[in-house]
Amino acid sequence: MAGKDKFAWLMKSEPSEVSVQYTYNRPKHTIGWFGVRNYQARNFMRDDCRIADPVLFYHSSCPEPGIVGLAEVASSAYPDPTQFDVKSQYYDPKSTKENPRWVQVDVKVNKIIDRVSLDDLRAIPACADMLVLRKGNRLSITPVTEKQYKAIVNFVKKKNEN
DNA sequence: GCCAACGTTGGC
DNA sequence: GCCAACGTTGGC
Repeated sequence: MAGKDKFAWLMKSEPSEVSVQYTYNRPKHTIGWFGVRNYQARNFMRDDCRIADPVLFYHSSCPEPGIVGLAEVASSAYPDPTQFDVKSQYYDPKSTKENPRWVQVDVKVNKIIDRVSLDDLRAIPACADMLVLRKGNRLSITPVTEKQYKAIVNFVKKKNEN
């Protein structure tokens, strides 16, 4: 998939678990994107994420869902350590160190932004067909086109001028 | 907490 | 390898 339209990524996180502020406060503003347990999302990280790809940091399953940070991919894919941790909710007994099933990439937050809500996104013509706006979409990592990414950055810029 | 949408599982 | 049942996601 992905192909030529892949320019950036939208990556979802539940703020109660990993918020954009929490990530920004970490060393190098960076966190390993652990806990992805969906094959399609995993494959994006494993096969298509490149260091320095732009990332839209998205808060999901919370009172105020939306894009809350501009970030970037800061590593290539490597095994997600939580799959081996029996105490973790992400533990996967079927995964082995020799043949890990799940991977993660590092994500570095560059800038915390005023939240871009789903209504905001829907109001940006270039973003109308973003995957995150599609009903029933549950993919935690989705590709974002250059057009969509730039429209969002523009929207954020304009908002800050006002 | 509802519920639509979708992914995964497992019996056959 | 089909497909029903089940579990999860996530906005509202």
